[in-house]
Amino acid sequence: MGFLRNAPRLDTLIERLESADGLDDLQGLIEELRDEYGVDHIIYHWVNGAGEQYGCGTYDLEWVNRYIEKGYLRIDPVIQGCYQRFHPVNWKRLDWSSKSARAFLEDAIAHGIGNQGYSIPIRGPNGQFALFTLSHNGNDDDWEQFTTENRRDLILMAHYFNSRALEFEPGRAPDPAQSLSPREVEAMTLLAIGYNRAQAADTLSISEHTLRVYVESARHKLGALNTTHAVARALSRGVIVI
Amino acid sequence: MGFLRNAPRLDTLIERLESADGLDDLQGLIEELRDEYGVDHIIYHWVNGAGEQYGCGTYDLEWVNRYIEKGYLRIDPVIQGCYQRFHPVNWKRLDWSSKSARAFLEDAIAHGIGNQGYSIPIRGPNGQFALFTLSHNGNDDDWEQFTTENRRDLILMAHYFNSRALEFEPGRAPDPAQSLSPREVEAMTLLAIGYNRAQAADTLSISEHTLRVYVESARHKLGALNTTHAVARALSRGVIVI
DNA sequence: AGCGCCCTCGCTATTTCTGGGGAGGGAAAT
DNA sequence: ATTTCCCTCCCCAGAAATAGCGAGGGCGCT
Repeated sequence: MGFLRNAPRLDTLIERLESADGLDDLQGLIEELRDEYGVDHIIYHWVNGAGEQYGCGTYDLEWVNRYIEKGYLRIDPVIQGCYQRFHPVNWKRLDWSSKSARAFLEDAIAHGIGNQGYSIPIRGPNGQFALFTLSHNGNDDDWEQFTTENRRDLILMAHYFNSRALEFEPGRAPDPAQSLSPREVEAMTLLAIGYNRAQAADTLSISEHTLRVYVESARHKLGALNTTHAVARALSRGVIVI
Repeated sequence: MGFLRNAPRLDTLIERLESADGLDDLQGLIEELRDEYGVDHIIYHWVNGAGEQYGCGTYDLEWVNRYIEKGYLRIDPVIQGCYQRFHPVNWKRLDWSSKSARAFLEDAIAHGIGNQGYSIPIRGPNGQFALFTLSHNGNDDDWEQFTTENRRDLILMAHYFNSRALEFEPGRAPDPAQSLSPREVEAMTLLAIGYNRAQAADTLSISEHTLRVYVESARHKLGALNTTHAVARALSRGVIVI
């Protein structure tokens, strides 16, 4: 365990971030950042739609693989909690009451993850969701003080970091071929709020068949296997909002 | 037109933000902020999926009403551009090439909106999308310099501002939320990634009937009208993650 | 011991969705 | 001016989801 330090050179770091030229540079930067802050781990974790994940950070590869294999994404209270939050959160304030959450925590600590943590949720276009997390072994008071004092820097860092990561991420080309037409968005939205096809068609004052055409078209654009899948993808990509 | 000034007391403002006690306080704060920066307008603009909008800021009420009535939300290049962006953007860098965009710009300037602007997209939980915008009348170089020098403060301000606005927004109450059982979560997740009932049942190694029971149970707990609705709700409540 | 919830399984009937096939008019972009 | 979307409409047959009715064993809490 290291010693927590405040305020590394935010300017220099953002400068280096802006001149970074690939994901490898980001990995290097994150390690540097960890050393400057004196925390045990810093992780940038991109939580992608279909369960694909990308991250860089200082966790052991073993833990990262375990996390993916065990499907911890689905029970990790950090993910669950940050998904509902806007502001950064101290791990201590999350809900660890469920059995699976406690088991996860135990496993995480056994793999060298700190007992303290601070996670910043970040949201980007097309439903992107990412986390910028600092983790550490230490007592509650020190951690509380550290995160409070550095909150703003960390928010900015998370912001700039994500900004760069977005640029490097492949497949982020805003495909015009995949963007839904206004009518398609309306149709999908109505289905997402529980209307069946007849009701949705009625609401839009079009025939049920026409509505079906929109849904089918949207489904193909979204690469979805069925209507439910299409609605799920549209939601998680931020194409529709309910 | 005022004189651009840098760096008002960010600390004091964030402090006042944190002690704000309603939307009226936010409106007051935003006016204060405008005076401190010496810009013509500052606007916080919450853009909801269903077309509902909330905002506070220093635009004329006349312009705000005109904006809503004319449906400018759908053609405003600031909205369009920021929706696809993560980083704040200078209005000059947006796409003003379409005919409707130029007409909108003309109308906006005629209503006292500045020829310069800087907008910060903000995204929150459940697909929330908001803009924090500064607008001004002035020349390109001054504006460029002003926004560059204050970028970080503005990002933080937008962040904290939205954080408070989220709290004041009604209908954000976390309902008693009957929580889904583990099997129900698994079932809903599989449906959300495109499996049909048979495939999902097979994946979970249970009979299709049992899977149906889970889905029905989850549907009732979520107060959903059908499976698609249930998946949508589970997603937007963060009960499942895909 | 009883209550409630979770997990598992079966049956039938009705309604709804899915996946093909078409067709025409309009607006915008090349 | 041609192409390329977008919007709108129609038919059909098979697949899937929905809505009821059941059943029994297990686990935790009071």
